[in-house]
Amino acid sequence: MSTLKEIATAAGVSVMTVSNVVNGRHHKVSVDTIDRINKLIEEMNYVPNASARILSTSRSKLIAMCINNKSNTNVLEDPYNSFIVGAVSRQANEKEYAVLLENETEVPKIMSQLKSWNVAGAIFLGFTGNDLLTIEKEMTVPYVCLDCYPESKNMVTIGTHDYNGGKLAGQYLTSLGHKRIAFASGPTITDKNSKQLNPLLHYRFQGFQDALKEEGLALQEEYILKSEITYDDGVQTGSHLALLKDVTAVFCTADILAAGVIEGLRLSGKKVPHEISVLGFDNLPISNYISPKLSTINQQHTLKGQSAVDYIVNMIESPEIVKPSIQYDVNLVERQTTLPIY
Amino acid sequence: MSTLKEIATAAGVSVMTVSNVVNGRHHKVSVDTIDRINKLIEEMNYVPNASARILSTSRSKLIAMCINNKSNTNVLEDPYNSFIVGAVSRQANEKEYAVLLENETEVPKIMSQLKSWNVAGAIFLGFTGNDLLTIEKEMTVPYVCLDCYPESKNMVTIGTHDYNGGKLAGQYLTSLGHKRIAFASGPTITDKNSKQLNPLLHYRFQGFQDALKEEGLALQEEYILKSEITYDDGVQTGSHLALLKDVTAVFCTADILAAGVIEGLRLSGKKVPHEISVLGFDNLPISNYISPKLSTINQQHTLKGQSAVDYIVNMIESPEIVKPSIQYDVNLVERQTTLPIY
DNA sequence: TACTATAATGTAATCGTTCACATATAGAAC
DNA sequence: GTTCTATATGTGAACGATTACATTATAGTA
Repeated sequence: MSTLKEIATAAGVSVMTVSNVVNGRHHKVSVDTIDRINKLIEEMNYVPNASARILSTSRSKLIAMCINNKSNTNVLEDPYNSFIVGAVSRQANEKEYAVLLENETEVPKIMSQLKSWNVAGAIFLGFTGNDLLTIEKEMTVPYVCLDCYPESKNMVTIGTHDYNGGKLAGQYLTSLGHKRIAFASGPTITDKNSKQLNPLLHYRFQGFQDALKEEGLALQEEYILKSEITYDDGVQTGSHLALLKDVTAVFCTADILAAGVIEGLRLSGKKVPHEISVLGFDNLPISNYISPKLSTINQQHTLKGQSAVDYIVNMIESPEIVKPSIQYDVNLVERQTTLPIY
Repeated sequence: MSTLKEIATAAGVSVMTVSNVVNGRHHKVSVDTIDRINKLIEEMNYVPNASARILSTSRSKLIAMCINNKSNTNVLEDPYNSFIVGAVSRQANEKEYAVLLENETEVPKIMSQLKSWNVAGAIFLGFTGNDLLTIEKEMTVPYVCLDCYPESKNMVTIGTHDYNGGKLAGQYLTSLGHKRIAFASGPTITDKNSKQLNPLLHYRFQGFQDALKEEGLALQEEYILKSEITYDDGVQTGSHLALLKDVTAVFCTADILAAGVIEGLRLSGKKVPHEISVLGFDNLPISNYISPKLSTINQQHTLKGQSAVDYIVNMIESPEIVKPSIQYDVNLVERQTTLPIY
């Protein structure tokens, strides 16, 4: 609650001297003045006023964390999002930045908020299409896009090599000897009539399909099962899948979907993994909690959140060092839901 | 990027007139001036500068969300926390407040941050003991404590009726005919030597114990199984539990623990629910995702997050209306892991 | 002694907004 | 034609910091 001025009066010096001490410009102040002022700062419980600093310098130690919330739901119920936000928050704290958690539904409103709060940088999670265009056009401070598609050459993006992930999934399942493999996913950008198109899933699909092709296998139309990415829809998909007699494996583009699919299969009397193998994507905790434990494609959630902050801070503090966009690679986590065909 | 002054110059009026329009003091400005200014605001993409407002009024539209992070981990990996934070964020957005996500490990640092950013109010999640004392002493703006113990008469707390929850658990399991019921939990405040004491769990334990007492049953020492609240520790506890031949039911003070316990029991060849009933606490998504689906005590996560914001906003904007602390009641969600004993 | 370099401290404007008050203009009332 | 009131608008200080520059004091050099 106390101000520079109050400290200054108490110390019998000018505000400038106190400011110099607070900001560590020690060569400008004599040692005993520094001591005296530091004691007073401690005693009087002085904390610099962020607003005043921002106003005067138009620099802030604030990073906005913006999550795509078109659906206007509790986005943090999605463990993927909360992992990222948690990692961002920790790393920001580490780097002495504060985090503004943005939850507006519309991008223009997000833009206004960022302006209003004078954020030093922003992280965008899961934005696509026109929203990305707006972001690119309107942003005037450093920002990085996490899991955003389509990537533009002019923005820094951090993501997962989704195509590789899909391919790895395909390669793995075919390497186990599977020939008739189904694909369970949310709506990808090839689906004309769905609202919530998801480019990430599209790339996973492409990679997966290419892997099959390379093995001389074709992905049949009726083996492509699309729904929303939820547990309940997964259960539905699983039941449906049980009717497709020939299928011996299924690749699900999200762990939560895979968990549902397994349950749906179980309800229909199909044994996982002995009758059908299930492979997920994400490696979220859920994959460890279900039984049998889910084999899945791991992606670097924590690393993505962390480096988003590192990138932002770098862009703010050392704009001369230009770091390129990055796509983290994936790896296979073999657990209990996948088996060779014989 | 444009300022009041720029709008004022463009409109040929003083900043005050523009300010009046921006702040909806319409009776003070003529209608055509309002129109002209509004057009310019739109065209010039004017957004009020939050820092300047805060500095000038020392009022902010900022709520700090502070999560106890003594352990210095990714607190949002815990779905309970992220549910709350997500609900808080949504509701704050609804009420036109911004959310500062606080992730400092030490309470004094949190206090400094809140001062520095001039927050209008704060929500504290999961703080206990000395930390709460510090919070109570240092806070100068409205705040509410979520799931914090011990409650002080002078602070507004929002929580779950944990005692009732424990009691309901005990009553339910005994009503099913169970007599030898185990209790699996994290360290409660009766455990002298653990670092991470959790008063919430203590109350659940008390309620549970009292329910058994009322049925003339005693909770035996060796039926009290304490570990950390994690899936893996749950698995351990489950294996251990399988060795206690007589036990026919177990109450776990958290869903994640229950999920592990079920897996541990399964690994040891014990069938849930036919050989042993398992009851959880929280009703997090995980309880729906495991198989068999977990019976559990439901608590109002979303409501808690929402009303925390409502309380704060009320305290900020209508301090004359004093609302009392609140404890939300719990209810039983019967799924598949509990069965009558015969 | 005068002159200059360096260290220590101070001054005043500024950032964008709000606040409390002041002013201007018009029409109504006397 | 004064006085009054209401409506519309303007003025200048303040919020708490920073910035660029100015001042003073002290010591060192020619």
